[in-house]
Amino acid sequence: MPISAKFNDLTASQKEAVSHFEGPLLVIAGPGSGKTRVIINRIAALIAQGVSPWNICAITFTNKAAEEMRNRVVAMNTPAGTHVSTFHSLCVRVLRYHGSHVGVGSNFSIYDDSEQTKCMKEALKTLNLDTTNFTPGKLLEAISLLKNKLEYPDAFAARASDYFSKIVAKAYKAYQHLLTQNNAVDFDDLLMKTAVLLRDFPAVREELSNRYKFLLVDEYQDTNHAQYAIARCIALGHGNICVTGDPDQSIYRWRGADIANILAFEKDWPSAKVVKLEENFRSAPNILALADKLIAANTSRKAKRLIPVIPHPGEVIIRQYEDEAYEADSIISDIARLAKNGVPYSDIAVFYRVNSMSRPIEEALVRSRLPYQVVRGVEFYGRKEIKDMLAYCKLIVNPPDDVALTRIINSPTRGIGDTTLEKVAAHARMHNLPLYEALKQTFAVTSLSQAVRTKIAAFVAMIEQFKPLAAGPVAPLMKKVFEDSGMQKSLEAGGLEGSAALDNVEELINAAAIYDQQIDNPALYDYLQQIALFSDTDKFDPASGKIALMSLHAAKGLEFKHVYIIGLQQGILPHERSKDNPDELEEERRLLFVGITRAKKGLHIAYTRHRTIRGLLMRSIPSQFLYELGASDLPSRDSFLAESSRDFNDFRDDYIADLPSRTMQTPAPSSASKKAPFTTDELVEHKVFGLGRIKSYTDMGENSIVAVRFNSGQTKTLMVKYANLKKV
DNA sequence: AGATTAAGTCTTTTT
DNA sequence: GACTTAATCT
Repeated sequence: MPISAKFNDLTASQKEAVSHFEGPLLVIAGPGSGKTRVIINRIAALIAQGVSPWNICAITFTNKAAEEMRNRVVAMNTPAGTHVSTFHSLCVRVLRYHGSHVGVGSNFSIYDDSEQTKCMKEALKTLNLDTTNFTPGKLLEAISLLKNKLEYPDAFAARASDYFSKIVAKAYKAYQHLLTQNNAVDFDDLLMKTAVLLRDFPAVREELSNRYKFLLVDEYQDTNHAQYAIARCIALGHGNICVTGDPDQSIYRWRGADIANILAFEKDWPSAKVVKLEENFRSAPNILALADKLIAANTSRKAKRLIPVIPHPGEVIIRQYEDEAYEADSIISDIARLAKNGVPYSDIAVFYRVNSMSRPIEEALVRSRLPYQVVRGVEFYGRKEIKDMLAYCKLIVNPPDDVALTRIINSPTRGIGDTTLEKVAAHARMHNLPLYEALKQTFAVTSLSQAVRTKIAAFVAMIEQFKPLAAGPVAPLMKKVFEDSGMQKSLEAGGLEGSAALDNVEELINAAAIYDQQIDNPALYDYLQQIALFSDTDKFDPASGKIALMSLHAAKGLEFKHVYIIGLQQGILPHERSKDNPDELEEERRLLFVGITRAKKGLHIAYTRHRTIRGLLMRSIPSQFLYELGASDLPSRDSFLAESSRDFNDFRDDYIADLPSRTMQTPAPSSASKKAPFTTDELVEHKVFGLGRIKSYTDMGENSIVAVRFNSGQTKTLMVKYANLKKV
């Protein structure tokens, strides 16, 4: 009954996407096109057609999106049973039952970034490699890409020819060996092992294919090869695969996302039907025009329309400020203006390219006493006290987890130091035992004193005493761990810092209590595997009544009435590490496109004349994207800069009285601005950097920039009007 | 063993 | 500037 009612609210193309039940379907959905609604309606429609909810599997990009979708499916009075989760969560489930085929025990630990690094360091130690040139992080990055491509260590070793690849191959093999010993997987393993499992074990593939007769994958433009392979394997038997996405919103290339997956969907599934959702129900027409103008600058792109549905123009402001403090103060006073006009705080968001940029904004918000929430990657789960608690828990359910054990064996301190641990580790290596097993055999390690043996025995006894509780509810066990381990005591003695840590652990235990209530058979291993995939992004609460601060990446999939995007300057957006690579530059542009298209009514883009980066005050070069944004209701490029500086001066006068201690920097005279453009390879001289050759010249009027490779070896990007380059 | 201090490293985005 | 590691002191 409610299903057909909803149908009437849909546009023609939305209906088409909802009611094409059988076979492959590609939904190219622009921003604000009601894509999520289409997916929900599609699930409801499938069920109305007689499909069992148990046979439907919807994949979302984040846990948050999954949770929201589950709620919305329920809200449509749809019978329960539809599986909605991320790829990673689905993989956890699959590996729990079938992991033994690919060397994964059911109680496996999931390693996060820092645990991966620890593991890699350990692996490198056994290899005796000189790692001065290859940090664990660099190696892990390379390995991550290999795993995304489903390449196993031996296969890669066979084709590794250059020096770096050979090192990577060795590290990969040792690292993977260590993970297996610890019965642990990293994020990429979850995907790779599942993909390999489905590829090489037809029985498992069939089981999954029979279970999930209808597969939906959202944000398909950001799937990597492993995810692509998993989806394909599940759908191969029946062809009922519906993917939705927008190539213009692909922003996870650095994580292995392959935009080719969505571009090649029609080739993979020749019978695929394609539906385009080009109408935008979210943003004001002038905001959309701006977004369209920007994304048009991407050359490797199929043109797509953004058709505004909302008739009323919104407010678009692009403005320059002196530095990040003025930027923040101005934005906050603008927010205060909105609030005075009745705009709820939860309708307002501030986006930035890197998380560290939240700080000046936060400081200004605190000064103004405005409520806000910062959405950040893994802040909570990265805290020491939380990691310690989870390490205890991991060790309880998965004793071979040496990484967890070494983390907590002496935290809080219990007199088992590095020397002792090394002796036990030597014994473990000799007999090929996990560390925890070796701890039980201290009688065999003659070099240990009796006092130390007693301490170790007490530790082992404590862990053993926790084990029987792991099959029950999680919260009581955590509480017991917290008390018996001595963590609580040590934090209570830790002053202010300790009391903050106490609060965090309390929050963790509360979350566990909620889990205990929600799940029929709560178990520690299940809880641990679930929260390993959580991030703080999942904690964003749109109904909190607070201003939201987040990175542009975290903004994906969200919408706000008023959006502020800060730091539109070269080196930040586009980011320093992306601006020299054309593909990465296009992704930066898509990132800004995502940010702009989050805004419904108001869009405020800010950049500064100067900005403190890593403690150094730097002169900022306006982002090249600002020039690409030239929408019709904006001033032209030249007047645009003149006008924005006039705005700034008015603004500055107001603030100078308030902030007398801030020193103002006046720009250098722009005498060089009319200089003829430079040509590539031209020899120039700079006052500080000396002689160099022009690498590139970008014409941006009086703000033109050059990249110069100096004889010192370093390459600098400079603004022509400030650099005072002399032609030689 | 453990705490404190000094020096050194690295700085994007996140499941 | 934030964080990790190494060196030194208690």
